[in-house]
Amino acid sequence: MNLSTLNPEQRAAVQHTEGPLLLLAGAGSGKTRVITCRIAYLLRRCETPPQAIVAVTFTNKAAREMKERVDDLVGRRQTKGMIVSTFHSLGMRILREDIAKLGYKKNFSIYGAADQARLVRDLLQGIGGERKIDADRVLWKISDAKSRLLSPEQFVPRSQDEAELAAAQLYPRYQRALKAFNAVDFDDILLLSVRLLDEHPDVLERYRDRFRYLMVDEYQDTNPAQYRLLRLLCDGHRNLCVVGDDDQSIYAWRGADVRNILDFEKDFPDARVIKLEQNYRSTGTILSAANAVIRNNTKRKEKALWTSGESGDLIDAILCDDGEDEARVVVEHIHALRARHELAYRDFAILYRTNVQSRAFEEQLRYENIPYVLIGGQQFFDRKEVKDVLAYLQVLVNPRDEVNLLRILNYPRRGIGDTSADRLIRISAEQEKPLWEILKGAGEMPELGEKAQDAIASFVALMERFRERFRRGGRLAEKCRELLAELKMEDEIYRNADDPAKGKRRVENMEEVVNAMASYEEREESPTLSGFLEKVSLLDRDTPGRGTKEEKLAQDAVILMSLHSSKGLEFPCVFLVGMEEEYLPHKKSLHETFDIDEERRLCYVGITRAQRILLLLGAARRKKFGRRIERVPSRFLAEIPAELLRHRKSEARPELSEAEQDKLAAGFFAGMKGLLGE
DNA sequence: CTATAGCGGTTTTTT
DNA sequence: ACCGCTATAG
Repeated sequence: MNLSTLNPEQRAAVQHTEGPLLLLAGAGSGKTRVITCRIAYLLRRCETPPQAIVAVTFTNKAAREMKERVDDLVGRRQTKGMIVSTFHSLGMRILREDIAKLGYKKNFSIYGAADQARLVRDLLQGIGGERKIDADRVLWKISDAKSRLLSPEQFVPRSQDEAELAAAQLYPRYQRALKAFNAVDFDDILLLSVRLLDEHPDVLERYRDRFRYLMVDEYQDTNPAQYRLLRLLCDGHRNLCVVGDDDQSIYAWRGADVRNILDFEKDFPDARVIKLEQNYRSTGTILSAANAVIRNNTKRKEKALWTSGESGDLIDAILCDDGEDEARVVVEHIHALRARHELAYRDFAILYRTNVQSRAFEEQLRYENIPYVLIGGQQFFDRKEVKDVLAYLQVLVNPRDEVNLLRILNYPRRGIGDTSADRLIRISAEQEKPLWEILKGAGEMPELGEKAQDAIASFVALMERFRERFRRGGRLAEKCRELLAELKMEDEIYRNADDPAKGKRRVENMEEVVNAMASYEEREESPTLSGFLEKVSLLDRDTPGRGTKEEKLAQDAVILMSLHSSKGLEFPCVFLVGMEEEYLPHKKSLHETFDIDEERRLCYVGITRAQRILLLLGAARRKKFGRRIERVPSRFLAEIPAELLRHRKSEARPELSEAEQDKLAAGFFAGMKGLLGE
């Protein structure tokens, strides 16, 4: 840690350790460096014990990277006990200790989107279902209320929207069901943490004593629940340092309230405010483009990003024929640029608005034998076969988890069909006992039919046997393997697969769960089944292949990710793909929320990820749902001054003459201003 | 209770 | 194009 390498503003931020601090940090202004230095400064110069420091980030990836960088600065030993985590991991830490005070049991389950949706769908059926209401929309309304800390009693429908009305009706039941199942959803992790600290001063006191220095990254993306959590934790010592940039606020859609950052000075009148405006990341050209785009947003704090560096290359804007062509062009450029600029694969990032866009690039990269890593897109843990395995484990940990219990009750098929399941649920409701308790006695329930009775009895026996086995300790992965073998999961998967090749993939996916568990077990000091499930639920799996040298080398890979997950990262060369209307800005923002500004910020985030080379790509047409659709270039392209761009079209389009190609390219890029007047 | 075919919705972003 | 859910028949 060498403070003399910092600019005056950065240094001031590092040295301001006591009292509230607002750090307005533009993209690429060395923000992470300041945060990590500040932590190192606290540890080294102020001799702050590591366990007194809490740094909260927005993603697991960011947390991991920050931790690593601090480790590099001060050494691993000095950071032991320091907390660098996401809000949700921090909440989990609080809940794990004391959730019993709120009437939940310690072995609670975490419900992700799919579990929540299933629950809401069931509840929707419970209330007179005149018409099919979209469970996801109801869920979204409930989630929105929870992120604003509204209790079921406080929730009042704000419109006559059917989802809104259904949400008002279902929110109380939903919350009651979760509690009965001893489960929490993502919003609860924050909401219950806040409630716990609110209602139990002794607990709050404990954390205030321990967490004496709080730091929050991406503060512009905090929602009211997160805000309240921070307020509770820092009241008293008020050592709160928040870092953010309103131009990079991209989570309003899930409840983030940019007022948190805009009103910080109101909340803390004695706050020190420091602006970081010098950019150390990108070339002048890239910065000019970014500034030109973001300038079109009206409600924002005026900022003047500048660089002392060179202006660099022009930005390539490439019109491609279609999606495959776009992927081909990107991969060709990776080959060429890698040679020309001596770049490694890891220096390239392909950024897109929606995760589905990754597929074409994956295919092309694989075809060309270029290593790549796909970030986000929780596709793996969302696969059916994976969720099935996890459901078993979840029920072993928390038998009250009814959503998962119902998922596995007749899978693999064991002769407990819908009729029996419905009866069991009814009995459970009548007797007000958990479903699992009913199952335990179902061996002797004449209303169930003999076959079902036997099936249930042996299911219960199996689960209890394995619960005991897991309790006894020993290798988790080994026991999990035994469980899957005993369930004959593999056979079941093959039986249900319409083609053996697909079945094989699914079996491999299932085995990957066991592998993930094994590697969790290896790296954790005291691994537990519930610990594993928690990691999986919070998507806090390690980046693949860390550790050995071969794995590190294997990590030299092109990176594919959504614009959202790219925030906070930087790459020498960035491909911003799908620069088309309805992708960026996204269709939904056009038709429903009208929040073009947030889409523009997203575009801004993408542009500012690039250090030296930036390419903007789009397709003239695309296959969608199997049919070809003509595409319109993104309005954001037209916001970039022409002198910063080098317009090109992808080569090799045999079905068009050169004149046609020219015409198409001209229409695509030059004529688009006319399209924007709508 | 299970197997199958047909239907409809899917595609925003993340913890 | 594809997946998962539902209705229907066995």
